[in-house]
Amino acid sequence: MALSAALLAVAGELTQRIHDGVVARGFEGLRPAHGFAFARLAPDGATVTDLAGHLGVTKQAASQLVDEIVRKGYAERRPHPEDARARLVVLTERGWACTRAAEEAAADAVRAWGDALGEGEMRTLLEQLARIAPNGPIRPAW
Amino acid sequence: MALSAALLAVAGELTQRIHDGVVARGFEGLRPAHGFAFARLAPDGATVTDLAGHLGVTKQAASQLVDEIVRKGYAERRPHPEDARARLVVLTERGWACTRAAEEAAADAVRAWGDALGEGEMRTLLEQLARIAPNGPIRPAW
DNA sequence: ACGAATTGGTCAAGCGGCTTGACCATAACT
DNA sequence: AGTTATGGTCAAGCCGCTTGACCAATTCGT
Repeated sequence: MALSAALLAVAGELTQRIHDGVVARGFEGLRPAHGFAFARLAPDGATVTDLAGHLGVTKQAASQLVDEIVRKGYAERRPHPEDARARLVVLTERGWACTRAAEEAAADAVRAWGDALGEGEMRTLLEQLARIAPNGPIRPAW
Repeated sequence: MALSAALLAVAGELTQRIHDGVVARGFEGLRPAHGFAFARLAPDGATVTDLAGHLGVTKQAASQLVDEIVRKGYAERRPHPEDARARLVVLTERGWACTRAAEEAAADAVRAWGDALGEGEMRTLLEQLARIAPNGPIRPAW
């Protein structure tokens, strides 16, 4: 199996497992793409335009996505402290809980790999991936 | 950076680079999802239902996707040699050329990683990924 | 300081990929 | 042979995303 195919297969399965894990922990009505939005919102919140840039979609699409997660109680829009035009989208407590659930699910998947690789190889795998990973935003590509 | 994040970042960039490379080689009007279909059709062709199973979509969606790549000259429908109900979808010469272009683009991306990792680490990376890769079909998940 | 250009955001309409539901033709089971 | 299962298409509708237009607040240029 080619390196690129193996990588895509592993990534696809990881995405699926994270999604399943999030659902299993009681957070429904979310699609994998939302996870990338949560990851951007998690630290300190973000504006719609910023989110759009990171997701690689138009700001209208990002705004629509924000509507959805706001309606479902995962985030809320606040006035931006420094720019009256902008609105700062921040996670609610439920949004944080969902983010933690995703991290747990990801950790579970990684742990399963650890069983096949062992601790030392896991470290080298992380180290190698980190060295070839791009700096930019993580987009739900393909 | 977490292992899962690094993996998704690398996979996302790889997908993007393959797509860009395919476009740069003159094959337009295709989306990354088509690549997964091509990969399934490449060896000996496949039926619409089989394709649907591998892509994780309904057979109607798969049939529609086949319509599209047939219309664009990448594949054609033939009567199935063993089942009069079924139709065997096979790549045209242009479809094969596109598949080769995707493989070249993937090889280019992998080569770029080689510059950062060195040959030995590349081998261990491949070997480790292969050990944790799922056996099933490679789906365009997320 | 003032008007022009830029930027953040939303509203509206439309496209395209995918889904569910119904249906036909062939194959497989009993 | 008759029933059930399978491969495929047609039709309608949903939903995420795009383009286009527009408003409000900020920043730039002179």
